[in-house]
Amino acid sequence: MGESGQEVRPRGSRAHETRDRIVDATLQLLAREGYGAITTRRIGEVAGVKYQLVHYYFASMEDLFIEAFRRGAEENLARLAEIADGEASLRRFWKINSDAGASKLMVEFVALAQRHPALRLEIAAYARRFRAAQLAFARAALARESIATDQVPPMVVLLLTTGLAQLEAHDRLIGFTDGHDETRGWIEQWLAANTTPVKE
Amino acid sequence: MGESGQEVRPRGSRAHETRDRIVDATLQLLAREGYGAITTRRIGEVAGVKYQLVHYYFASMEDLFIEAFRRGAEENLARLAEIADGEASLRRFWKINSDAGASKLMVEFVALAQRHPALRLEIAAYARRFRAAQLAFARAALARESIATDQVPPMVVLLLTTGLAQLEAHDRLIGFTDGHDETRGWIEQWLAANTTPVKE
DNA sequence: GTCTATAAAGCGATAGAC
DNA sequence: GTCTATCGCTTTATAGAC
Repeated sequence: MGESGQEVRPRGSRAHETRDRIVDATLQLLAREGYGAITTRRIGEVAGVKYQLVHYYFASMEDLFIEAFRRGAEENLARLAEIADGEASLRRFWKINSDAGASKLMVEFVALAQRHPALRLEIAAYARRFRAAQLAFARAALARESIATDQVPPMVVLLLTTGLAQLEAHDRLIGFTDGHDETRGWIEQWLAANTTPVKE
Repeated sequence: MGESGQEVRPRGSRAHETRDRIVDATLQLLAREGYGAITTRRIGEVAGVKYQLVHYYFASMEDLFIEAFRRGAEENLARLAEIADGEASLRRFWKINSDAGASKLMVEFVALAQRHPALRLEIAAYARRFRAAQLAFARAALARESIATDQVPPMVVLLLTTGLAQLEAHDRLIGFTDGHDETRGWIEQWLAANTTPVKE
């Protein structure tokens, strides 16, 4: 999930604007300060509205989390579909997986989900869809680059690179990046040696 | 960090037993329910002592977190040293990295660290030591298995496998394991084909 | 739809008896 | 070292005026 900048208003001119601001604020706060910073007061502060309005628009915090997660998830799926719309390539695949902001947000939502079962189901359903979509893209990329998928299956490429992106995001949270540059450099080099150039 | 079972008492027979129970309870609670469940009252409940004793033994929650983290970290480093004491092998390396409990605990401590700067420094210092120790072990294993390290550097092997272990732990938190078996199966197969057998 | 006011509960932390 | 009691604060959530 990205930083969730500007997005389309579902319907009408500026209906539910406050509601959107609250959802935006939730995603921003989660991305910037982590789930420990999530309170109605902080959300209201960031959104620029009274915190009681959070309760007016959402019956509970869990409802708010689910709606915020859905927005982030939809943005991610849309971005993946957009990137996958062009020609499949390992380089593009690597680029998708390197979205640090999305990794961070997912970690925070999973932490929140430990205390909100309904959110957990929502996340699991999304994770399954997203992984399947990424897998399809990885498979297409490997095929196009003529890399034998019985030697390195697409799923293995997917989980190893996704894990690496997640690890880097996690390390960075504590200001620790030992080995990141060396590993990314090796991957870039490997891509240069084993793939055919394609515009990114 | 493992499940922190029995550990040595620093000195004396059963001095500071309550203190130890509090630290144990903190690690258990963190591993089982995540950092959102950490309160002095819940800790006291799990430890079987009045929650006010947490304040008697620890000036602040941050102090408690740091002590709990140190215990977990020391256990991890000791376990790594123990495993590394034998002959280096990629299979052993993979085994070390597959400790799901440790991955989970680290995620929780990093989340806590976002609100406790002193804890963050503690974690960063440990992470650096642990990664260096793992890297040395990975390097020795690759050398012993006669795998060219200029083709696949030890650091790359380290971060990819650590990332995978972390990803699996993260997925499991939301009850989602798509691709885990396939990926672990491929790694096992790769190890069988590219390494010489050694007792684990 | 947004405001003020407040309820009900939980939190970390402290004081003082024993 | 452990207990009871409590302070002061923050939290989610609700009630009712406008």
